[in-house]
Amino acid sequence: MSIATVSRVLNGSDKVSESTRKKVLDVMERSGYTPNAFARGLGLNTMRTVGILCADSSDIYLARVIYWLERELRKNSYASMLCCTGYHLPEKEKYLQLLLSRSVDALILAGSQFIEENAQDNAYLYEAAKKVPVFLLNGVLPGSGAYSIVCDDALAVKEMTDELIALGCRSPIFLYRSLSYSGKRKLSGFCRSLTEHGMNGQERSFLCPAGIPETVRFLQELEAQGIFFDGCLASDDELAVGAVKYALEAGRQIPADLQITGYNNSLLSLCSTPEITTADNRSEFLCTTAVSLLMQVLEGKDVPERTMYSANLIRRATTRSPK
Amino acid sequence: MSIATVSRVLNGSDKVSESTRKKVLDVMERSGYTPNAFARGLGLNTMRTVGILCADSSDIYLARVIYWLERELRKNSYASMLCCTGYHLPEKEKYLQLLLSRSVDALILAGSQFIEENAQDNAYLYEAAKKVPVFLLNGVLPGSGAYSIVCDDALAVKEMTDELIALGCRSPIFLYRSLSYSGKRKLSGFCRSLTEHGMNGQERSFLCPAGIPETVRFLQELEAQGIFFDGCLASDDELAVGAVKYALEAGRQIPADLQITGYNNSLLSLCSTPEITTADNRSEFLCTTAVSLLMQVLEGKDVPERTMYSANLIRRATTRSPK
DNA sequence: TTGTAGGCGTTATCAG
DNA sequence: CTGATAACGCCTACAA
Repeated sequence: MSIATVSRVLNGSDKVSESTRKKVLDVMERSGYTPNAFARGLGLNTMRTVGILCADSSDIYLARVIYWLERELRKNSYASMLCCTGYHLPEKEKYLQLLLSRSVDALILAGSQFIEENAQDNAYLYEAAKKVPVFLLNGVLPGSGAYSIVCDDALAVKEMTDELIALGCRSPIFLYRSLSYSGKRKLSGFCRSLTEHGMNGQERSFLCPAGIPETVRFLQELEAQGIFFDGCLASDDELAVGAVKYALEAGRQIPADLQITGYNNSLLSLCSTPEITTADNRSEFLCTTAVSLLMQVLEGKDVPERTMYSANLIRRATTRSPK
Repeated sequence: MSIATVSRVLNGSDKVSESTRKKVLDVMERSGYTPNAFARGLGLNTMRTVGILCADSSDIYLARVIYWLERELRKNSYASMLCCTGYHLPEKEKYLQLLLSRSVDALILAGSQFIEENAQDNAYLYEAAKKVPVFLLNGVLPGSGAYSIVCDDALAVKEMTDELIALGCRSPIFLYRSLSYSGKRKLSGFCRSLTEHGMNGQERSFLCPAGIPETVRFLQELEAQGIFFDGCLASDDELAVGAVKYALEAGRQIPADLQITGYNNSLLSLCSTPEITTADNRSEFLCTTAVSLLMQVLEGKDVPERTMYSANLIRRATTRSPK
């Protein structure tokens, strides 16, 4: 019963006789022995842990992403080290290093907040990708090195805008909250649709301050400035809730006077009355795909660096019924 | 420039001359050296990591708790290992072991789902508490061994019920979703208030199925059964949203015909129209307190095993104005 | 102030 | 199939 044998039993080696295996297991049981994870990590140079970075895990969308990521990773017997960076670059760099310094096997950056405008601000991501596999959820790093899985937000918003216009909307506006990677893509989808319909998307897109009351106020000001809109596409459900509240206060009928769409198909879109038409960007699919690709990468397989999938339009009560 | 010197520099020992410290730092920089976390862990027997267990990190309340926990832990240079257990005992046990097997320095069990009815089903928690400090957020383990920080939910619901009655509510009901530790406490607060006002709380408390449409339907059925209520206290904001939707559909005026309160002061309570009166159980306070106590425990200090704090009532539009 | 050497608890390699 | 032994990379006496 040497130390080596114990190790073999622990790792399910088949080169152990049934009798000694039993004996070892028995002693382990009796003595309450637990293998030391650090020593194990030292020898194997892995603790089967992946780092998850996100800007804010309390965000209703990111929270769901984290839920699915952790779940899928655990299924593959990987633990999840969570780290929230906030929205500022220095913290993002710092906490990415923090995770790296703990020798995680891979990094998953959840959310489109990790791609900076300025190319050289992304340098740390390329550096990280040299050390471990880096997965970007809803973000793409120009060039290569990291893997990305993104929802085709541009297409989704384009289709939603097209549909709104087909349903009689003459003057749509687009409300967004930041020009993150997916923010930009949503905006471009909106602009593409408006161009096709002979309108100028840029002029009808607005950066809206955060918060529901702020959104209400913002739309009131827009109205006061004489900017008319009978359709409001929002880049997330919370903004859409603000738009609904604006309509309620302004006495505008939904969807007769004003059609509204959100994005993410979060619980928020269901809490509003009327319930909000939104796009389901399928966080579960995003995460299961990401983790499945990650596992393949860790096994040394070759996987595509870019994966794109499409969102589903969820039609509810803030838009008119087709036909 | 021996290995020991490098170690000393890394650990900020004062027994290193400025010149060699510089030299070491310089070489580390140039060679891109990163200390091996596993080897470090092996020697020190810690990787400064705490395990966070929760039933479901996508739950809007728990997501916030996790956010604050991770943030506070990181401030103290601890990493967070997240693990979602779901609501079944076998998984809870299994994933707790999983975290333990990775030699986390402590465990935080977020949410009141971890205390089982049957005393011996909690045995694994006592076992865990023997190995590392265990912190229960919103849950108390009978006897001792683990630390708990709980919000006085009973008091909060008692006060909300008292207030509703003071505002003219004659027939309040209480809606809850499960009899978890905090579920029970909320229920007891409701019953206490009703008893004081000459009513029977048990008869006016209802276990409501999950989901907003389900809640609406449930209340419609209650009405159909002839159970009258002009006040609805819900054990969480989502249930309260369901109650609001029920009132809207039934054509009952809020708060004139029906007063409604939620719990948690989540974004959901703000998405509803009218905005929902709710109790803020201050997750930030809960988490900063928990982590601060945890740090003290890890430093070997003595801290109280039970901490209780009170919630804040947030008065909004689903209840009548005082006076 | 610096260097040497032993130990932390595994896994992997090699003999037996 | 099993046992001895050398890594793994860091920390920490202890020695210089």
